[in-house]
Amino acid sequence: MKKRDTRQRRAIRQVFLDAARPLTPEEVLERGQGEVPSLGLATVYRNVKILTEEGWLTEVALPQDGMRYELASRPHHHHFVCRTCDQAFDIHQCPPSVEEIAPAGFRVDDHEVILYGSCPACA
Amino acid sequence: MKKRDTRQRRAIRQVFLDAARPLTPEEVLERGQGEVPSLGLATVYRNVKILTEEGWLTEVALPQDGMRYELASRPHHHHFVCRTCDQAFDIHQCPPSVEEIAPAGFRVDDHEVILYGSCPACA
DNA sequence: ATATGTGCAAACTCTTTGCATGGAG
DNA sequence: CTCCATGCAAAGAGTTTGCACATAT
Repeated sequence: MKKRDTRQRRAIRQVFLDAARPLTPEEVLERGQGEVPSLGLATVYRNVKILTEEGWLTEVALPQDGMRYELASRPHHHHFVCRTCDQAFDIHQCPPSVEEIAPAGFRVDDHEVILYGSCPACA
Repeated sequence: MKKRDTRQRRAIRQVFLDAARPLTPEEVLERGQGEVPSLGLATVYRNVKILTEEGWLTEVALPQDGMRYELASRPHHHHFVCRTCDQAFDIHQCPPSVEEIAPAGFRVDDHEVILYGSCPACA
C-alpha cells in the first residue's frame, strides 16, 4: 500500500523530530494541532502505528500511562519517569554490565532500565 | 478506616502468598475464584489497591500488559521477560550503581531493570 | 447494631474501527 | 478521477465508581 504525504502525517513526523523525550499519543495530538488544528486523535493513533511498522518510530513501553513513541534513529538510552508530573525523560547513559545479571540459560538480547523519582521541575 | 478480614480478602492474600511471579488482576480473579467462586473483578481491583497502599503488595510495572502485583516482602529483584512465551521470571541480582546514571537534578527513589530474550525452555 | 466490604452494572478512560467526506497523486 | 487518509462517532478493552445488600466486628 502506497503512503501519501498528507499535512497531518508531515506534522506528526515533525513533532517527533522536535521532541526531546518519548511522547504519548495525547502529547502528539496537542503538538500536532499547533500545525494542523483539525488534527484528530484517531489520526495520531493510525499514523503512529504506521510509522512504527515502517521502523521510523519505536514503542517505549513505560508502565506509567500507556505506550509512548520516539524516533527509532535515536542512540541507545534509558528513561526516567517523574512520579509527580508523569513525564518521561531520556537518560543518555547505560549502566555497565546490566545484562550480566541474567541467570545461566537465559539468552538476553535487549534490556530496559527505568528510574523513578522527581524531575528537576517537580523536586 | 478499620479493615475487615473477609473471605474475599483472605483468598486474595493467599493467591499472592502462593504466587511465584507477579500477577495481573485477571489472574488474581481466576485463582481467587477457586476459593471464593462469587469473587468479582471489582473486589480484586479494590483489594489490590488497598493492599498496595498498606505496603503489603507492590506494583510491578512490566510493559507487556497492564500492571501486575506481587508481595512487597519479596527481596529486591528484577525481571526477565521471555519474548517467545511471554512469561516473566525473577532475577535475584541487581546491577551495581544503576541509579547513578540519572542526570543531575533528578531525585531517584526507585528503579526497574527488565531484560528481554529467551528463557531456557524457549532458547 | 453499625459501618465496611461485596457484587453488579454503569461510568470512565484509552485505543481501535466503520463510514462518509476530503484531498494527494 | 481514484483511492488512501481523515474526522467523527461509536464500539471495544481495561479499570473505577455508585448503590443496595451482605457481613465482620
